[in-house]
Order: sequence, then structure tokens, then C-alpha cells
Amino acid sequence: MLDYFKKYLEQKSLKLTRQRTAIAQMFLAKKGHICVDELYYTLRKKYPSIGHTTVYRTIKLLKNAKIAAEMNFTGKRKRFEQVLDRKHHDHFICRKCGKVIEFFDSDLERRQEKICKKYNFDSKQHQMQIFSICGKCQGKGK
Amino acid sequence: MLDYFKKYLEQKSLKLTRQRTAIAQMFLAKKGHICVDELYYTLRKKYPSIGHTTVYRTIKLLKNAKIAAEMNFTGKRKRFEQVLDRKHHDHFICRKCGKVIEFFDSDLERRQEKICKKYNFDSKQHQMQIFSICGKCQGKGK
DNA sequence: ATCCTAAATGAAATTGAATTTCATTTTCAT
DNA sequence: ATGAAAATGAAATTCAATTTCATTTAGGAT
Repeated sequence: MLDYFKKYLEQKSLKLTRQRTAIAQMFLAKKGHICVDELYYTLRKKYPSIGHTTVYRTIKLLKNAKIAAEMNFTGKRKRFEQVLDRKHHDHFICRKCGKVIEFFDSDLERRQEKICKKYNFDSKQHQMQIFSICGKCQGKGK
Repeated sequence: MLDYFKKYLEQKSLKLTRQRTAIAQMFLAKKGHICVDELYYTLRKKYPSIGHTTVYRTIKLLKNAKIAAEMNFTGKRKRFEQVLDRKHHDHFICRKCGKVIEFFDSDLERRQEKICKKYNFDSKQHQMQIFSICGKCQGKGK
């Protein structure tokens, strides 16, 4: 898994530093949709000298290497999820509480492909997000 | 159209000020996915004393009144579109150039409804976004 | 029409996320 | 082992959005 990152760096003549190794490892260990800060604070426990900036920079590398995917659910912090070694899936997001559910529906997937074709977007690289209000939040006043 | 906003304000015992009228009118006049800054700078030409803060505050009111819908395409500025008097539609966004295309597909819509039901989300309030790479941006180096 | 108070305004300060700058340190090809 | 290119991290900066607060305004009660 890390090898993949190593190869990416080599190929771009970038260096595999202690920090990059630690960040990539931690990122791969964490499941779900995590933000830079979460990553940063967890890393700090083990590597107290690691910089905030370095985490930002490294997550960007992971994104470019197609190990991480960036997503923007809320307009607040960006979130990242592992994409290497994971099956494609889409996301449901509750606009009230921010809860995120992963789902996969092959019919929806097929339709989405057709639409991509129609508008000449690359369907292989798509990310689909449905925002709405989850069961718990329905009926609650705003 | 404005009447709708007026009623909303009354019902909440809020006041219809000159600024709110101007902002709402300008918002309704502008088509597409606009951000607070766009609105602010256009308004300034006609009402040079209007405040940045007031535009932010008023767009929030328009959102609560269900006249505007907030969307977060890029992780940069939030965008708003008119939702009152408009048919439902979804959005295609190019991850590279940021281009936004509106579309409507009834098959996709039907599938989406099923999935909402499955996860107990309210399908009537949904917003769907597909992110990918548009034709023009494909083949371009990052 | 005037009064009064709750609400609104706008400038400035603040917050929060992310990026840039730059002096110092590290990696790794030679 | 060496040296140049790249990386690091603290501090400063940028950018969007929100909060604060002294002043002004809207609009219901009189």
C-alpha cells in the first residue's frame, strides 16, 4: 500500500521523508471521511514535532497520487477518504446533522454513466453526492 | 416574488428594510449560481453604502425562506441559486475547471427516490451533485 | 403624526480553514 | 561523504464567513 505512494514519489522525483511515511500510514489506517485536523492531531501524539503545513501538503500528494479522494460535504473542512483498494461508492449527506452514508446502487450507477456520456464528462472519475435530510433530523425544527 | 419574502419576514416578525428589498430583488434578477461577493459588488454599484455583512445575513434569510438554495461545489465560496419558481434539477460539476451544468433525468430521479426511501432520507428535499471531469478538461495535464 | 423598542445595519474585529514564505534541515543521487 | 534539490515547520498571509457593538431604522402602539 505504502509502496504505491513510494512509487508515485519516485516517479515525480519527490522524496520519501519520515513525515510523509507517517502521514500516509496514518491516513491509510484511519477509515472513513477524515479531515486534515483529525489526521494532524492523531499524528501529533506519536510525532509531536510534525507540522500542520506538512499534513496539508502531504494529503495533497496523496490526492494527486490517487490514493485519497477529496470531498466537500459541508463547506467547512474538506474531507478525504481512501480510494486505493476500495470499491466505488457514492455518498448521502444529511444537510442538518452532517451524517454521511456510503452507498452503491448499480441502477443509479448505470443512469449516471448515461448522463456522463450525454454531457461528455468522464464517468470513470465521477463522484456522486446526494444531500437531503436524514430520518432523525426530519420533524425536528430547524 | 418579493411578496413571498415579505410574508416570510412578517411571519417571523422581521423587518423589510431597504437593504433586504434590494438584495432580494438583485438575487432574484441574477440567474445561475451566484456567490455573496458577486451579489455584493453588483449591489454596491446602485447602493454604495450597503454592507458586506448585510448581504451575508440576507442571503441566509432567503435560504431559510426557501427562496434560495445553498450549494457547495468547490470548497471555496458558497453559491446560491433561486429555488422558488424553478423546476427541480441536479448539478454536474467539473472538478478541474469548476464548470457547472444543470440537468434533469427522470430515470435518475426515480432511482434516487428509491435510495432515499431505503436510507430514510427525505427525497423531496434532495440535491444531487455529480462531480467529474468535463470534455474540455479531459486530456489536459493536471 | 409621534413615540418607542425591538430589530437591522455596517465597520471593524475575529474566527477558521488553507496557503505562502522563508530560513533551516533532510534526502538521496552521485 | 558530498552537494544540490527538495522538504520541513513556524510564522505570516490569504480568503471566506461570522461576531461584536455603537448607531440607525422600521413599524406597531399611542
